[in-house]
Amino acid sequence: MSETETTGSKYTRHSRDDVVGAALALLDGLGLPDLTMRRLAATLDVQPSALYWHFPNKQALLAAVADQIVARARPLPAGVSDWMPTARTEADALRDALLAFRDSAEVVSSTIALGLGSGEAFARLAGALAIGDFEPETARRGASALLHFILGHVSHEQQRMQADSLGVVTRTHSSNPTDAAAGASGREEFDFGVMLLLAGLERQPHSARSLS
Amino acid sequence: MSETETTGSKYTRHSRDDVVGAALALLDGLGLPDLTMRRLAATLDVQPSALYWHFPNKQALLAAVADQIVARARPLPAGVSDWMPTARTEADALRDALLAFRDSAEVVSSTIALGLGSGEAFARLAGALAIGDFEPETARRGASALLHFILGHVSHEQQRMQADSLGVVTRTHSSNPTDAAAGASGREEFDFGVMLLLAGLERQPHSARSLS
DNA sequence: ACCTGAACACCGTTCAAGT
DNA sequence: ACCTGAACACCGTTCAAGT
Repeated sequence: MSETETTGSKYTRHSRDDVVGAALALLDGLGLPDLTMRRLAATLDVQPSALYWHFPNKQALLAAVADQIVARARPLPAGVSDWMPTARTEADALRDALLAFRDSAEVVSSTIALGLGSGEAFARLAGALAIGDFEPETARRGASALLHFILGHVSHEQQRMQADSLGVVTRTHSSNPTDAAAGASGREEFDFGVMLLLAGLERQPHSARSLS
Repeated sequence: MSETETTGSKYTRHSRDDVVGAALALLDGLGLPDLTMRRLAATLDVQPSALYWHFPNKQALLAAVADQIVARARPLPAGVSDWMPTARTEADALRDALLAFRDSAEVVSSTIALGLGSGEAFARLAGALAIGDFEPETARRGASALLHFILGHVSHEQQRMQADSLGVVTRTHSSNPTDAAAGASGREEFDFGVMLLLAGLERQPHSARSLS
């Protein structure tokens, strides 16, 4: 959206942030498979090779895009005290941030898997769990489990959204009529998974129980 | 491994299963990024276009590969009665099946996300939960949460294995010394996540409690 | 500091035609 | 039933050179 243009030069020049912004727009508009370096270059009126001044390769670009997406997650409302509602809120904020951009869960997921960035998502969940006084290892593993569930669930949700918009009729697992009837509003299923993990965590030893 | 060869024809001919087998070997040997239609065709001594007689496109091929991987998961030992150890066993069997092939979690994950197959993984987990008398909807969501965690975790594990084998030094989330020191044998972390979900499920209403 | 121009080494997929 | 041959429309990345 905001194009950097320095005075008196021959071409329109772009900053690293311009490139990330354009990539984000392209991702949301066309989806991950159509986010190619060549197409991105075209929307910036630049040769493909120009992108390699800003990023060493496509993965690094995608990592920056993933960071942007996660960074836009709404911050915690001030004055929290209990770990469980805090963790629930962080999980919701993360899901909403992901749902704001098409195919974002896949981008964030692969970026995290490759260890290239977006540690912020993990840090926010771990921070919430730190409020309950779990063993550090327990908090780490809990945050990791939450993150895997969140990314997996939203990824699934986003793929279904895309499939639906294309009018594809893919019969999912279980010919059971229940799951067809259920509707499963996404949100409810998400909350259920988060709740299972938090309920499981609650049974882990805390050094101090919040009962005041 | 087993090549179909019919008598008296000009070329070596292949069955659909031959193609899937070769794809599986290529995946395990070179990894998902190098599993290309052209390379696969080359290992079968065939033109790339020949593959499109067996499969409509690459995604369909990958779905068949994913089904193979999941189908090789060890079956349940006979005579189970409690849902919780059963679910734990299924989760372990699934993880082991995935760890048997490089990059398999990503293949299965994307196949499931696209709704193209491998409903068997979901079905096995759902079947285990069905032993406890949960609401059908609860069992469905529980199995879904388990599957998301399993695929996310193993996917992460496999990416780290590959990164390690390449000698990449990617500092993961949290500069905390604890997670560097922990070692986190994968297996333990996996069991912990599964345990959290099962402990959460245990607190859900069952119609009958197994206490005999 | 940021980009061009040209090239390299690939991709997935289609389709008429062969055996 | 299974494959060839040839083409189409793309990819990500490198690198010397320009401004």
